[in-house]
Amino acid sequence: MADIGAHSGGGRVKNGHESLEASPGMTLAERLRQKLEGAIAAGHLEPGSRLDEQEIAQRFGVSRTPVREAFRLMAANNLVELRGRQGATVRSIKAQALIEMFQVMAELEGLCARLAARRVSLAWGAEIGKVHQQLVAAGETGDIDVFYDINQEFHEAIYEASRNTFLAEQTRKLRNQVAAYRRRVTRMPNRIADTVREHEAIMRAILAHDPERAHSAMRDHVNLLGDNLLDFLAAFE
Amino acid sequence: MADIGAHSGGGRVKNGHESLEASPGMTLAERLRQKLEGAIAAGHLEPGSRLDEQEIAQRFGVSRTPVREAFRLMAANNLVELRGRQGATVRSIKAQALIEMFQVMAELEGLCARLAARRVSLAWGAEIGKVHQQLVAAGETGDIDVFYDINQEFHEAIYEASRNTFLAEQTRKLRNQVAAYRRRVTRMPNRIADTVREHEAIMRAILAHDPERAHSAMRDHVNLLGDNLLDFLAAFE
DNA sequence: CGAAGCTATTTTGTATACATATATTGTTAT
DNA sequence: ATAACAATATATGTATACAAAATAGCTTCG
Repeated sequence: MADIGAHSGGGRVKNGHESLEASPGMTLAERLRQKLEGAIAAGHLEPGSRLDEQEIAQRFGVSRTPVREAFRLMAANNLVELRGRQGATVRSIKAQALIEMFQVMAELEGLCARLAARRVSLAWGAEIGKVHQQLVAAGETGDIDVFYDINQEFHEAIYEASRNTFLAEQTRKLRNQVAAYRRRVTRMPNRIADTVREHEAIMRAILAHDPERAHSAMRDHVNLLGDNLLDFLAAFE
Repeated sequence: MADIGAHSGGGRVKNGHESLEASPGMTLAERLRQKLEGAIAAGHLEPGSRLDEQEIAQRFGVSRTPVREAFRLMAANNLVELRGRQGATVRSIKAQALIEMFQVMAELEGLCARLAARRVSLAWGAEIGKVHQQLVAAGETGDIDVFYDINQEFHEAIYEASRNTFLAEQTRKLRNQVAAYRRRVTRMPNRIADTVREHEAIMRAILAHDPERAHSAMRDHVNLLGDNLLDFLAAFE
């Protein structure tokens, strides 16, 4: 089985249990959720793979109870599938579902961009500009993981700039759902250069307070990414 | 406290426990979820009210375990709020949040309508037309509860016609979240007549395969409802 | 040789018991 | 009288034990 949290600096401790990072005031179930969601988003847990209550409980040195509760919480975010009396599995998304999800995501991110263009303040404009500069720099060095993270920050900045916390949360969730698949596509040939160019168009529209252009630029950006992702998957399956 | 399921024909049985309807193959947690979500949507559980694990467990004659799991599952649909170690409450939506949610809902339902206009088949067109006829009839008799239900069916038909199951599910969930608030607004003065008129515009655009007109008609419809709802709330708070 | 049916094992679902954190109440001191 | 603190009570979180269902493996029959 995939080694959960293998990347997060020495998760395993001497007693054989993986640590849940001392997080006072947080329940075990919540800490487990964070750990497991991270592992899913990072791709350490294969989509479709079964989540064994006992195994996970033993791995983290807790009882089944908080593990089960964590599963229920993750079902909230559509990251795991609960089939009654048949256990929990990491949600695996078929190509058809990905198409559908990107269609929705394009609309939601497009709305974020539209609202951001209408509402963005000078401070936020500067923030977005700064993140974009970092992205350009990361694109030049070619460090894909750094690029991926800053790309995320760019979108996050636009979510915030929309000043619609519900929309921001909804879009974030959707983004997390497809994260495991998205990450793979960053490595495609011209993806980095394209992304930088598309982001620039989005940013310019927002800073120019042009809602419709921001909307369509973001929509196109997300749709292009979706197309790339589907091409990528088609090549493997 | 509100009597959960008081409307669903004799929920209480002689042993003092409320029945969970024999649903073989379904877990208690799942049955509890359905019951409680129904009670929330119907407005029998006041938004903001605390959900007491013990009380609910006793009421249905089960242990706390499935009750807790049901709470976690409901958090998935944003119907309850879980504050760590401080219990679960029926999610109460502030006016500001309602504005934000309707903004998203208008976009999603608009997308449904747009896709429906592009993809609707003759059979589905007939179905939508039939539902609309029922709505007109219900509007004339003035039975508000029937009208509310058929209204729901009309929108549901459009979700299906979009042929995007993910979008349909997402929109449905959002609709459920605001259901407890929506229901109240149906009783406003001209709401029924307005709704019929707006639906007609939407339907015509869909049957004419005019995606943009369908989109904007639906968007306007949802936004008008949102405005009405906010007016209504403003009058009380 | 394959399929159907039964038994055994494993795993999920539920109940109960215990630990711990939060809320409440009452007391005391300023 | 009010504010701060301490003791109690209550509710949530977690662990363990038990029940029931699903899966796997085996036997038997066609």
